[in-house]
Amino acid sequence: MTALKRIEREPLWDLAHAQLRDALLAGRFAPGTVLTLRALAESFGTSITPVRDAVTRLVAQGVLQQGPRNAAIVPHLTARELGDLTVVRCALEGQAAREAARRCNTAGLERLKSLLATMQSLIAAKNLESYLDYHRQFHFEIYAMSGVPILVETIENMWLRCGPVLSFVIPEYVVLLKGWDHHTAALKAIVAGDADAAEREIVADITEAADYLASLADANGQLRRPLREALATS
Amino acid sequence: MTALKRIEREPLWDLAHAQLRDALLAGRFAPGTVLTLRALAESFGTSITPVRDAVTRLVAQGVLQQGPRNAAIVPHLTARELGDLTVVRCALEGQAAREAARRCNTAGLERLKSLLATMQSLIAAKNLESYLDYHRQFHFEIYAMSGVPILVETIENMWLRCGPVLSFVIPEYVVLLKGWDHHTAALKAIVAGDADAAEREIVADITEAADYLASLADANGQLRRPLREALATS
DNA sequence: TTTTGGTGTTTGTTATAACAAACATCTTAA
DNA sequence: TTAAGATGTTTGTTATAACAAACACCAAAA
Repeated sequence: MTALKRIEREPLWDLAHAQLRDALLAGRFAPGTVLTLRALAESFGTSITPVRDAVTRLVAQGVLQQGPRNAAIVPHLTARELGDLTVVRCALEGQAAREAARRCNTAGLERLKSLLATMQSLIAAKNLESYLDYHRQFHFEIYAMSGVPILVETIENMWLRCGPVLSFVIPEYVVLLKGWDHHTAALKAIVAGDADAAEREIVADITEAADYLASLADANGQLRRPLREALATS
Repeated sequence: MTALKRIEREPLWDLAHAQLRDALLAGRFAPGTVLTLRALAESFGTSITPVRDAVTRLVAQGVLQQGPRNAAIVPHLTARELGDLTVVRCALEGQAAREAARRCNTAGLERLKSLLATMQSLIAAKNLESYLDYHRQFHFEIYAMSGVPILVETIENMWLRCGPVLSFVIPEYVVLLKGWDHHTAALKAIVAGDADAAEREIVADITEAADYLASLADANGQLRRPLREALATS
């Protein structure tokens, strides 16, 4: 009788965490900004307790850095740090692709083919926003196929640390540098069960994108958005 | 004039975090135990606010699992999960060893030689407690040599997730299975700048220890301490 | 002009109280 | 005897107030 019992009592700090995370990923906070607990609480319409939990969690994940007086600051990603992240990502995502090539299943392969087709049509339509979303889904469909949850979780953390930089890719890069070609090659390697090729293609995809992003760095090693107006905090 | 200004005002939640972390690593909490905020607060002599911060951070790091009602429970590591962790560790620590072989410096190499000598003498003295400590230092001295902070940080997180299982190795294993031989071989590979050999030795060290631990699993895949009385919660 | 001292504000930290959901226990009716 | 309901306890969640350190700003003395 209590079929509609679904309370969905999600805690406020969980909502705050998700919203903060998305805002960070979308680059809605300028790098270097100190996130004040009281200011965030006001913008969320809650007390500081839930936002404190959310910020604590984000700092523990490495998504936010902690400043001098334990203040949470949104990190600027230097070219050096992007290179470090690329090393870790290649190790993790390369291994995940390798495992995926061994344990691939037909259902997952169908999803990958579908995602790849969607990505190609979005490229043709020059719809970058949606493309980045499906691009993320494509990668993580592969990683989920590895069957190693901790690996997927750790890779997600690295993507979070890359933060808004992932959205810096401009359509010209995606179209001209044949970046998606590694995606089709990776999928082909996975269906063939070729772990070496799968790893090689994923690593190439990551490093080529990272090299492109590194070329955007200024003299101080700061990475900035290429064109496209940068939205302020909100 | 204010030379002795060092206040060392470390927050309470930082102390609670460190103590909880060490207790988890030492296996002082039985797997499956639900950590109650009020009970922890009483044991620390503080209010629940600092321990809540500490627990939130540990859950975000993946060191603690969150139970049904957002309760923090200390995870039991199954043989399956240990295998997953081993895959991730091999990818990360293998890459770190590879980088260390490229960027090795004389100061670090001296520290590694010293640590290795200490480890061998501790093995001879059958002092397992101290050995495990120096064993940890030896590994992370290599990883720090990679010069990739994010890589080191991620590896630390994996070691935390392995939790108390790392202390399950018994002296017989360390002495008989020549486990430390991989350590000398890894150091030799690093001084020679042989990245392939360094990765191979570190991976072998990890997988051999993991295989030994997996042999301790019961029919349910639960990993338990071999002999040695298991200390209760406190 | 520069430096020193004070004052008010900002901000993270901690304790405490109140709340609601979940669990446990016991009573009562069929 | 068993099942259903009431009740008290446990426990995470949230708001609020108070505290202390750090910062910002300004005034006064050298």
